Amino acid sequence: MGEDTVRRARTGALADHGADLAAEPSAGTGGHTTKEAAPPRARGRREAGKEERRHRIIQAAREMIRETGRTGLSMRALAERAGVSLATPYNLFGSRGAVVLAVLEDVRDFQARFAQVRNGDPVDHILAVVDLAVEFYLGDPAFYTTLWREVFSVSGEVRTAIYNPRRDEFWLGLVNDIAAAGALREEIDTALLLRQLDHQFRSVMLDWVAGDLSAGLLGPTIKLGYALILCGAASDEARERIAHRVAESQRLLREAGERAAGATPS
Amino acid sequence: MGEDTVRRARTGALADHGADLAAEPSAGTGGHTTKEAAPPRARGRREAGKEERRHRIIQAAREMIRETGRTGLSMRALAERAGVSLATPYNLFGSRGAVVLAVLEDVRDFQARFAQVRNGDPVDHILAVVDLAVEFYLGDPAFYTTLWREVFSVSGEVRTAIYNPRRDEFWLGLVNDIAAAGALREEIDTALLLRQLDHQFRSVMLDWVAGDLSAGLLGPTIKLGYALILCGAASDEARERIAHRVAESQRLLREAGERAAGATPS
DNA sequence: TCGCCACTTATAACGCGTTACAACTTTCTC
DNA sequence: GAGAAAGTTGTAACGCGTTATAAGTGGCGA
Repeated sequence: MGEDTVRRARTGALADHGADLAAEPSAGTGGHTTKEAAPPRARGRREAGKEERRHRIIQAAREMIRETGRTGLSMRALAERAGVSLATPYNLFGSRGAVVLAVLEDVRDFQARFAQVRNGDPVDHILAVVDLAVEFYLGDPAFYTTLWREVFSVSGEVRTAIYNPRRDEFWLGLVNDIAAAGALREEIDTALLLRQLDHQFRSVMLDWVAGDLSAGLLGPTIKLGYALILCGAASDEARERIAHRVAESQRLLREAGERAAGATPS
Repeated sequence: MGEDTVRRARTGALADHGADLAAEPSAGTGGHTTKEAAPPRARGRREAGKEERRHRIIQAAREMIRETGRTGLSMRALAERAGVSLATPYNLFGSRGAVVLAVLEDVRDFQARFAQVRNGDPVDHILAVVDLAVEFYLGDPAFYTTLWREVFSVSGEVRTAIYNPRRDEFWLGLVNDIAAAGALREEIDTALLLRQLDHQFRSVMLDWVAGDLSAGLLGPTIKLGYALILCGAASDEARERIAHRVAESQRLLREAGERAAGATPS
């Protein structure tokens, strides 16, 4: 039984595909997405050709996802649109899922925007960042719902690539700011706290992506969860302020819900 | 190919392994497999034959999922094992995803167990129920990780079928008990609170299913989230008690994490 | 009992993701 | 420039989920 048919020789390309992702034009941030194991000397015409092909494929995939939704992204159609052979996306990325992930990572330039947000109170700050992230996705909902739907449906490695160390560091910084301001109880572990916040964020996103949550409720729902969790970890001094944000989010959510319910009796 | 379309004589060991899970045959209800709500009059031999075929298919699917994981559940193999034609599962269920959902609904008998749990403090009560639910899944992890992985990867209607009104009612009762005991602030909307708890639960399950969270951390992680959120909604009188549960869950989580990290440096 | 009809069956087909492999073309090395 | 190395291309194939269709079968009403 030729069980060696797995033969992940090609998958090697999947490991080093991160190199070209960050090199996307719009990004500008130039962050390294994953491990950069590729030999740094190999800057020849051959490598450039590969990179250009990779870029064409990502570009074509992005366009096709935006135009037709997930169902439109067949590997044969993708290859044709990108002007490459059917085998080439597999050579360069390894699988369809890897291509989708590459598209997602290609457009992640939150960090630049996040840097703009400045706020006195660290709790207000993290909630403002949440708003910003939500705005980002709502800026192109057709694209991102499709993309995230794909992402959720693929194996775990894909999600771990999204929730990467760089991202963790950024958000952990925000939580640590809150702790440093004395707004959290002494015994609270900020890393564990962040994971709870992440769970909240991700699960609400899943609702949105699945169509169970309207765009208007996305931000308020996430912020209510954040406020509740933070309030649960708050010190005595900071609690009242955060509790106020809980009540505020709840009010927003109820109003938006009633408005939506009145508009679409779905 | 079809040389020996054996009818497989439905191995009498049918109820053996599944006994602990699905022992409850949902007798009186008449198996509401889908939203069909089978007309109560149509109890002919023809309908009985259909139901028996349905049962054979679900049973075969359950066995195959347990034995081989998701990859083993191909429609052709399923049809062969169930002793039906390839077209029959499509006639009876409609799609592969619908079969998987039917398997999931077939084994959901939490409620009976939940009724056993009695506890003085309503907060302790809901956390005990969480423990029970986690235990339920951990009782057959190979089966439930596969099943939930499938569920997460299918369209939204599947999840809404899981989070159904009956389930909501049950959990909302638990949350309302907490409110009735005066442990929550006046302004807290229990329905919204429940949704935040659900998000927590579901997202942690997703982690477990994806292999990002070990079995030992599943319960503590969920309970930490629950405790944090409840603490964030707690009234002044109840807060200290709940904050204590936060600290306790956090300690458990840290210890379990360190133990796991020491054992498997993965 | 007979004929209708609902349903299953067998089978072929479609497009899909993925893999394999023999050419062919381009780049690198000497 | 010659030859080696690398990579793409075209194409065939596999198993998959799903659909369509003709032929068969057995329950049910008359």
